[in-house]
Amino acid sequence: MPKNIIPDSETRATAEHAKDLRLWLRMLACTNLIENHVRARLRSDFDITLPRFDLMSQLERSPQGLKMGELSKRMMVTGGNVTGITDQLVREGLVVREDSPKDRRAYIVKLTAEGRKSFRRMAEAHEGWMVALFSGMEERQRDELYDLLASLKTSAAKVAAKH
Amino acid sequence: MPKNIIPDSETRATAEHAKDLRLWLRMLACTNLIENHVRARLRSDFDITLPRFDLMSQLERSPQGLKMGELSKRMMVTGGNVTGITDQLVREGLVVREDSPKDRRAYIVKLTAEGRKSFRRMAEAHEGWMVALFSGMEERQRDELYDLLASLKTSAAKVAAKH
DNA sequence: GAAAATATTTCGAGCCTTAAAATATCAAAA
DNA sequence: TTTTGATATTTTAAGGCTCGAAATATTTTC
Repeated sequence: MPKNIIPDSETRATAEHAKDLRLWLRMLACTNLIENHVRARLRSDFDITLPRFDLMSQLERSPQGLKMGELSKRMMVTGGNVTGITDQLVREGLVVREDSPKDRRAYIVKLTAEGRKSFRRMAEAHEGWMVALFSGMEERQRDELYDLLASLKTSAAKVAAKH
Repeated sequence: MPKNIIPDSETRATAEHAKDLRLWLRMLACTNLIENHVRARLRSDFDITLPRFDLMSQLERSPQGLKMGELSKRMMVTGGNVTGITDQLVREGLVVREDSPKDRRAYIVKLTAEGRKSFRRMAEAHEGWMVALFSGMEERQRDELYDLLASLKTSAAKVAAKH
């Protein structure tokens, strides 16, 4: 085996770097593929946007309702943003703002009965899309992916937190 | 082992469905974490947006330049969109529109010397961010993730193509 | 040539996003 | 109790990305 096919340390480092980049680009491509599919189907089948769906999904997980600020934190968007999205859902009758009995500055946002019903239908469809999208992978692979993503999340969160 | 801890087929199906959903939500969380980090740093360090960076990155891979329509296809966005992003990059002197000698309807978009220089600096930083973000994973894990994502991409693309 | 297809741009509209200013209220210290 | 500083939310202003449809210009095809 000739010596010159063994990469020097700089070449090796660059190759490793490029690998991380490729990994990210592939991951981004996958996510965009799925996310765009979901957006398109939410719009065509239910005439709703992903942010609105996400907000409703947060509320479904918290039947006691959430304050605007809590929604903002969980959805990782600014408060003004939540105001806008909530306004629309209120207009459509899917969500209500109730005055907080504890704090008169705050609202508590809840799903209406119609909102709950509507969300359930959407969530069911959404879950079905996911099953279809992942169906080409074996269960073992999906489990493995799930675990690796946990590791990635930890790793990335540590770095992202700094800046 | 009591019989009743063996889930019936419906319960099992539902559990499997929920797993796919959780997998997706975790993947989305990871991607958003990283993507937001990248957007923020591109803005704070280089005063550029991700779509603009992406367009430049396409051009760097194609030194002979690309037509607007090719950019549109590769970036998976509409033509009108590419027009807007290109306009801004032209204004900043990072990119030029040249008339195509073959087809007078078409432009060929290329990086300027300054655009190339600027992109190289950004790409280097970008790669560094990736190395950092993935550094908490072992190399074996990153390789495994890379392979699993290939499988996912195939699976999802097949489904997404239908609609 | 006329008709159909292609490459882009323009226009209108919607949404998300942020940052900063304005309100209102709460909570704690003086 | 009054003041002061923090908190919860909305409003406002501006910027960007995005799409889809209509408008232009040009090429290709029949």
